[in-house]
Amino acid sequence: MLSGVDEAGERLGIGEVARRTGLSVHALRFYERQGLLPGPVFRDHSGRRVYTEQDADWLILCVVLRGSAMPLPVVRRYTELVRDGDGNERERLELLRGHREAVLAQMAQLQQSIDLIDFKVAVYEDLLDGGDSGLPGENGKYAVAQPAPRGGIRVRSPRPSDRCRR
Amino acid sequence: MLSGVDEAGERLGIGEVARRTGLSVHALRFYERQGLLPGPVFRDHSGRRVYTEQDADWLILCVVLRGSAMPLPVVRRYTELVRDGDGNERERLELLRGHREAVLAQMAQLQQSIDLIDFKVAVYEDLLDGGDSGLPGENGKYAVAQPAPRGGIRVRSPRPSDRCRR
DNA sequence: CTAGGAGCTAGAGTCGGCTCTAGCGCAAGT
DNA sequence: ACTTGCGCTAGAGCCGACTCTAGCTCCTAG
Repeated sequence: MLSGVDEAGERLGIGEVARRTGLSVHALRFYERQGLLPGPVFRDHSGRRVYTEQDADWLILCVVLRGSAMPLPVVRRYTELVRDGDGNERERLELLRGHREAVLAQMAQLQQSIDLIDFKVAVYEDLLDGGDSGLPGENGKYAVAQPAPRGGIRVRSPRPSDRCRR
Repeated sequence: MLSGVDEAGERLGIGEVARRTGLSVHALRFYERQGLLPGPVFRDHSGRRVYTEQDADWLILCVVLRGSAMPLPVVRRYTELVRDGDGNERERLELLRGHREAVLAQMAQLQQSIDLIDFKVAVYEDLLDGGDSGLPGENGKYAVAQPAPRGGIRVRSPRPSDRCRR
């Protein structure tokens, strides 16, 4: 058994790291091949990977970044910067800021989608409620705040004719 | 020229629909093959697609849903429900609510990522600022609100040792 | 009459990101 | 001695969602 509560920092088998990160063992080996770990992974006497807690923490970091769709090449780049040590903090910062923008853009998209869904849900709920539950036709209730068109694809604001059609 | 400002509802060529939706003409044909349009697309006398504004609106709807990673099979299912007409509103509602949950989950992920990035950005900004700009060591400034661990992967809260390492 | 531009089809190809397979090694438990 | 469990490698396969190609038709402008 690999893991024990001794000294400083546990030694983790690939299975345990998979458990901690939520990645499959396949994915862990794949990530390693892809250069997504800042240092080489240790091996035991018979060639098995032995991860440190730092490795696991780094991988969790990667998982979080991947969770916001940071492409593997970008994760790799960030990893390289970390691997190369001090002196490139400016570049790391730029990379992070760049991705931050990307994440905000994604959030805006999701919000747009939520707005649309909420609108549709309200329409169908009303429809299933009998349709005339005390509210006068199609009024403010369906006025979903469509975020300002800035940049992306314009989504026209919902029209009354949307109500029963789709 | 196809488009003209006459009668009710314009007739749109595939190129125009591509422009309006942000999809490529290839993607438009692909979507059609995939059954993502509630009705058949009209053709002109020589076999070219002629879209209505409703078609374009529907496609924009699809684009928004796809923008929140609704899988094509789900879009197709929704399309089928719409195509089949009245009587399945309950199912449409369930589909939409299901996807709403999925979108909220994505947002939580993105937020987690943003929190992490903001933390890192703060670390690097501070580091590049000379490091000792009037704030006492690693204090509240870096206490990033990591959302409660509920269900997903646990991300440990940032430790002081994170500061200079990665 | 010709050239350019938009569109058509069927089907192949691409890309990102894993995921799986085959065939093997080791070590501990029964 | 053998099974079970965990791990290894190289490389193939898969999946979703497009994207592109080849070879064709049509229409319009010059």
